Amino acid sequence: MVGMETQLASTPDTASTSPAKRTGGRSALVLAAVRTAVEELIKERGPERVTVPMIAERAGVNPTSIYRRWGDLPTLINEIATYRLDPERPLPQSGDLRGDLTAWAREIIEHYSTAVNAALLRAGAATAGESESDCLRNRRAEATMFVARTPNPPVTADQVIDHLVAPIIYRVIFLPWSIDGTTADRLVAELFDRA
Amino acid sequence: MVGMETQLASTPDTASTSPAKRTGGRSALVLAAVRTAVEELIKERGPERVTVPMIAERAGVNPTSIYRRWGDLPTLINEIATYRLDPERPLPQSGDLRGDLTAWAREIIEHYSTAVNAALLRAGAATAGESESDCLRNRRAEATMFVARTPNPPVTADQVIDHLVAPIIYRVIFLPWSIDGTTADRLVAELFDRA
DNA sequence: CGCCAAAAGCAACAAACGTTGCGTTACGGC
DNA sequence: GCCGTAACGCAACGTTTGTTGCTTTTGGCG
Repeated sequence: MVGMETQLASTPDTASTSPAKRTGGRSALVLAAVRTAVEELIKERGPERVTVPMIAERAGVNPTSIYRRWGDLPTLINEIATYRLDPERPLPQSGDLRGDLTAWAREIIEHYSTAVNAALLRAGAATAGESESDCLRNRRAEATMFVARTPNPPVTADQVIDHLVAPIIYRVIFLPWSIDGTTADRLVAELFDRA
Repeated sequence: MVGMETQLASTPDTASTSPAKRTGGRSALVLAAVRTAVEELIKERGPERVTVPMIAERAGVNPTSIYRRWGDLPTLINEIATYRLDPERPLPQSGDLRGDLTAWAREIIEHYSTAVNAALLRAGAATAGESESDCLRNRRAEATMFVARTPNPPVTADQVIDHLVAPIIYRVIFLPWSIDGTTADRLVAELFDRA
């Protein structure tokens, strides 16, 4: 009984090939527009004061499209936050652990010095408990890598997390004004030399 | 011209005495009910999925009362988060800086080990940028105090923040499972001894 | 005890939100 | 180019949210 085309848009007959997702052209445009809209709005109003219709209007897109694609505002924000971080950028690799970590820390601080990224980090913090989308996990992996490739590492990966990443993230979230050009170097110095 | 009692609830004639705030009885009950409702809901559903009407119903209170008192959901959550922390509890005071800091760190970890407090912290993080209600500021004050009352402090208040408070808060928010009974001692040790 | 006004309740309302069904566009594959 | 259908747009709808004017309760104080 293949008749009665109920067209429920599920389980296509050629199930094995591919669902034939659509990634180019218009979809991509919508995606980009929504992303920038979210970033702008989150920067302007803070993550708590943004709504889906707002984003839709700013992006020149119908709210329905957003609801259908993401379903949820936290989901959407999380997706954007995680995406924005790590486009597989090259990491510092001078052979000197301390130098690498300093450069790396500067990079992170630089990244979060923009209002958008800081706001996205805060938004991510709010949903960190429930969804697995921890946007900081990559940092942990990077720290582990830095330490692992050093012969006799004077610090552990955990120490890098605790005394370099954690202070930076903490200050970005709660004390943004307290970060300046010397922060990265100071933290690295305290990590290695002890004050 | 004291006449024409327009009664706009502003600038009472006896401006100097007091606006005659009302703190006892019913108000206090509502406050308590709302607080526990927020805590329960935030624990159950995560900070992003809580709404004012929800809280009102759970608390057995009219939504209007909440809107009038706090005006805003972020405001309300923030208020609760900051309140919950420090009811002027006594701080460790053994005379030994290291011992005091250890006890203090253990206290903080203990506090955030409950789901409610962790969730409230995350909620606070989301709104940290905009409103001044930084629920961590008390911690900063306490750290400063600890250091200030020690004759020749081997660490600065900033170092306590960066290497003791920050790692704890960071882990509570992003890596809650990574905290155990040894964390406080380890961090203090790393702060003082260097690994 | 009795007054005054702060704070809570109530009810009705406008606005915003999110869902659903259906028509239209246009990507991807042939 | 042509077709099938994924993804978007549109419009209508029910629900939820937040506001406002008013009444009722009741805490604080003489």
